[in-house]
Amino acid sequence: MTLDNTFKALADPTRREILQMLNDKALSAGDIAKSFNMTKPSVSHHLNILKNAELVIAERDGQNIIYSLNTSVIQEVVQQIMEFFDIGEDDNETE
Amino acid sequence: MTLDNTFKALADPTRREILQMLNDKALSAGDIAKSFNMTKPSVSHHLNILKNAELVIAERDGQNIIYSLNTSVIQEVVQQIMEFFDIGEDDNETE
DNA sequence: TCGATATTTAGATAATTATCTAACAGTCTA
DNA sequence: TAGACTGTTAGATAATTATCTAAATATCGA
Repeated sequence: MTLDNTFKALADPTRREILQMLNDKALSAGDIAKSFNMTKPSVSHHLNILKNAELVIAERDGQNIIYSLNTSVIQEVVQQIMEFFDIGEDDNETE
Repeated sequence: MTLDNTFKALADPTRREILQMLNDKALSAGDIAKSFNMTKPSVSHHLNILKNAELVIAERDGQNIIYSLNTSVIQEVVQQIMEFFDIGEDDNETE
């Protein structure tokens, strides 16, 4: 996990919307694709970028591939972003 | 300030490096440009993107233009990033 | 195994972004 | 005001990224 991949992944509005959807609940690639005005391969491309950035996890369930947030890595990402800006180095923001 | 501009600004490694330099101390455009293996206009372009994203503030001082971190907006940005991931609001994701 | 469904991969094209050179604009000092 | 210095703007090109269509892969159920 690198901040470079993370920020590049987060730089696209479609990908951020996907993350928001997954924040609610895990979804199949097809269900995700339905929400967007773009072809399945295009959405698949975005999912792949999110997966490479380790922001999501993909697991096959029969014919479907279920995407979900990689919450532990996301915690780490937020942590690193705070460190990047020299904020909250001691990890105790949720008091 | 929008997360879209913020993430797009943070997506470039040169711009992140500029922010890191400014985290240490405010610097003129020329001093920033010296650190990079690229022309001044290119660095100027990056500075402009950071300025539009409100991550930095530019102030003229004589012949120089001094860039510094916009710390209040950066606090806000980190806050919004945490909200984006649903962390630090009422937060109960770590089970 | 065949056909249907779900998803990805490959390859092409379009859109966006980074970078360059050349020229312009603001500020200082003599 | 001229000349030097600092920085930006304009316009062109190169590199990257998003998107599309067509084809391939994987799984399921009859």
